[in-house]
Amino acid sequence: MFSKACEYGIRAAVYIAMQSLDGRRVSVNEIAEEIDSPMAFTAKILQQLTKNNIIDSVKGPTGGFEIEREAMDTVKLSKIVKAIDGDKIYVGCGLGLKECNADKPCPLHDKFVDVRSNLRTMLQSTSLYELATGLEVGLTYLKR
Amino acid sequence: MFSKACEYGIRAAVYIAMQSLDGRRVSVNEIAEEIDSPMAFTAKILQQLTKNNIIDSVKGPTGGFEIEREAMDTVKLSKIVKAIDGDKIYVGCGLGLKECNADKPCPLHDKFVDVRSNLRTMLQSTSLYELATGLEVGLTYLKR
DNA sequence: TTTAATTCGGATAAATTTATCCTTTATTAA
DNA sequence: TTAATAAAGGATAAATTTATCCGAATTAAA
Ligand code: FES
Ligand code: FES
Repeated sequence: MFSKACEYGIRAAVYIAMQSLDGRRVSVNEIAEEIDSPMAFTAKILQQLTKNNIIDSVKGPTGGFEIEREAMDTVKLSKIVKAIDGDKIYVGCGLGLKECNADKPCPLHDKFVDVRSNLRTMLQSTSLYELATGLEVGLTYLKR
Repeated sequence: MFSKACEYGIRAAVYIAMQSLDGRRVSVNEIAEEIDSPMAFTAKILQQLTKNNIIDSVKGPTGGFEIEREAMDTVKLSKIVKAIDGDKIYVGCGLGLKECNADKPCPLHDKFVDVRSNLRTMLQSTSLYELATGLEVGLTYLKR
């Protein structure tokens, strides 16, 4: 569904959000450990998220990553997915035609559009905040 | 969503089904042209579909690929997707945890399960036959 | 002002997916 | 029986994704 990079990106963002709720700023090192992801690769993904204004980064000692309380509501999963995987998942044809086009649809078009918009709606309506709180309460997990 | 191999596989299967409805057996060459896919790669995928008893192949002159009328109803998209991409899309965790597990769910679990089962239902209920007929009537396209 | 901690950025490597090429096998038709 | 045609199978190459490494830039604290 999502690329590895995107999976790591979402997990990292959720972890950062959770820690920011506690007023803690976290390092790549800690993030990679807590979400069980390759550290250097995760660092690259965090750079992308930073450039896209999804998370904030601070250099130097005591530096790390954080996200403002307000942004946790504003940032929906769709923004993260778009920043990392692009919008192919939102607009692409399920059978790989150049573009999805209702005027010259592929055989799966009608049915695929349904599934795809279901996914899109889910991603657009899910905020980092709600994902982070479930984590904080101990109901959900970022690694196993 | 699906791998390139899977996209080609579905397009090929739909094309073969459509031609089989007309009693025609088709070659890899023709298939690759008609669905606009790399021929040698498509041949590999057709081998997989054949091994999984999704389509039938006949060697030698006048040989090629075909699919029985009955199988067009029996074979759902889910079978093709499973044969090529495996079942990760049906059972995997959306955030990439080792397995999806409701007892120790990732933060996205509840929402993701919804989307995933929506997709699964769609694939399990869509037969090759219905996709092929839309094509035959000229309502849908396999290339553009 | 120096040192250490941290992100940033570029280069490179490993793994996987996508794609090609060529030989073998089966089968039809001349 | 031979020649031609088409799928099967194996080896390899190209492209993309995933992952690692290292030096540069930034900054807090000693
Ligand atoms: S044309 Fe294929 S999904 Fe719309
Ligand atoms: S645990 Fe992640 S989707 Fe079920």
